[in-house]
Amino acid sequence: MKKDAHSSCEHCPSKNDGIFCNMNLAELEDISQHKISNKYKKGQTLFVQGTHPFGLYCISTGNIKLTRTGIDGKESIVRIVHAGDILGHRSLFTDEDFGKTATAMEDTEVCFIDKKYILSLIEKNPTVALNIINKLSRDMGNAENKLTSLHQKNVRERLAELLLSLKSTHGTKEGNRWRIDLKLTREEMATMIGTANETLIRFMTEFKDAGIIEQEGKVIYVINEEELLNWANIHY
Amino acid sequence: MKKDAHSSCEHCPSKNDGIFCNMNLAELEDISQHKISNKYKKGQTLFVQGTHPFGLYCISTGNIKLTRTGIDGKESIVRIVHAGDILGHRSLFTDEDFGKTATAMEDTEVCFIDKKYILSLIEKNPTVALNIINKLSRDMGNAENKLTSLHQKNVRERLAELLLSLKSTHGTKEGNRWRIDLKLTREEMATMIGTANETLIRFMTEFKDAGIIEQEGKVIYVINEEELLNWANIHY
DNA sequence: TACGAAAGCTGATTTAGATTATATTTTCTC
DNA sequence: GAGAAAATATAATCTAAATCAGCTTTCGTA
Repeated sequence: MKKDAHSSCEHCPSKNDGIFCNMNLAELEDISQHKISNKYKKGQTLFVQGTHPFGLYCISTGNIKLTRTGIDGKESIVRIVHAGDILGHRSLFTDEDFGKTATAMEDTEVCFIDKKYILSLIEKNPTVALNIINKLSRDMGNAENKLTSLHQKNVRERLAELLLSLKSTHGTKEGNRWRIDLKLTREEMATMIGTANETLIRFMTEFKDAGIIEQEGKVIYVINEEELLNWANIHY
Repeated sequence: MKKDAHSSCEHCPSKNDGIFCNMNLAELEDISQHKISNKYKKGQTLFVQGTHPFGLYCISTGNIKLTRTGIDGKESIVRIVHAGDILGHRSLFTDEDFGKTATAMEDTEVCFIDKKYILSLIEKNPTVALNIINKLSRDMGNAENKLTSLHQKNVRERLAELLLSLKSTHGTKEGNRWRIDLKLTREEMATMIGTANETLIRFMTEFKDAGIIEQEGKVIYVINEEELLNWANIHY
């Protein structure tokens, strides 16, 4: 983890995506003064489930996976976050320990903002508070969607949903197909929809055979989005 | 639904539980001026999934269930809320439609606060914003706990968890047992942990036979909390 | 208080998906 | 670039829980 305290929020690649998106230059400069920019290598952890938070993480570049470990040690990927996302806000405001572990999926750049400063910022600047509320609300909506899926859908439907969701959050349009380049293992994908990796592989193969997706190494391409939408919705 | 605009927040039974818990008398009086108090009979809906919100609901008394309907019309209870809880905040701040339907489980009293006013209140009063962030954060934590349970636990474990969670949110200590008086049907309980009602009944019977719970009509008593914790596979 | 409907219960059967086993391919490391 | 380790793939078996079916009890209301 390399530190670099001097880069300015003004030039942050995620400046327009996150909770500070509607700040002016002076305000951004003030935040710059109170943050530390860190670089993490692939596989490094930002924080570990069960430890105590002392500030807010703000992602500049790169993907980070949030995992939760069950009692038996089983790890599930809860969410994959990227530029503009914030981390640790939940634990920060409830004063609870981290509920998840954050691990860099590739080389990433993440800023850290001290708890005291972020709280004072909210007092001064209600827009930041509203942005955080907004972000939490959207996260909450996503979490409840996932819950409903797990309650009411089977594995094939959930896989279709997962592919569609990864497509829209981390996909790039490439000709007439969508490229999802997250270097996820099958094991990891399986934990995202709560199934066994053998089962996931089976349905991935099914989708490949049906010409709905393609893959080259770990890169997944969505070919037939329409068909995927059908699969995600169809019930017996 | 009966309207009663004149009751004051100062005397609200949930005054100390909700997002307005640390307001002074003058501030409470100001809120009172901007809210409408409604009474709902058992079974009445406060709002319906898919419609658009135009304010915040704040519960004074009574239990309200939040349900989500899947594509096939299957209804799942997502959460049961009560005095001090707020409703509609998520949709309010993201400007999305309601993601859930809210139905009174008994006669309830709920205040409604206009969107414009609540936003102005946040601008003036950062504490309210922090309280909302806090509440959303805790809800988010609960949602992610449920997700992990669905991923990693079987029905028996999830039922034990449900009973423990209902105990702590809606239970009252009665001698050496806990009384859960929510008048939930087996069908409804089943949707809360994502299982079929026959399966839920089977495990309820198992718990009753093991002397872990008792029931009188729809009222459930938790007799052996320790044993339930074991079954749930949680060890705090 | 009666009667129809909804909810609760139990057993038998079926099935989606977990588990186990084994083989192959890819990726890492020295 | 060889060998080990990890990831992928496929088939066979097993099992937790869904579904189906039939019955009893409770509840709502007329």
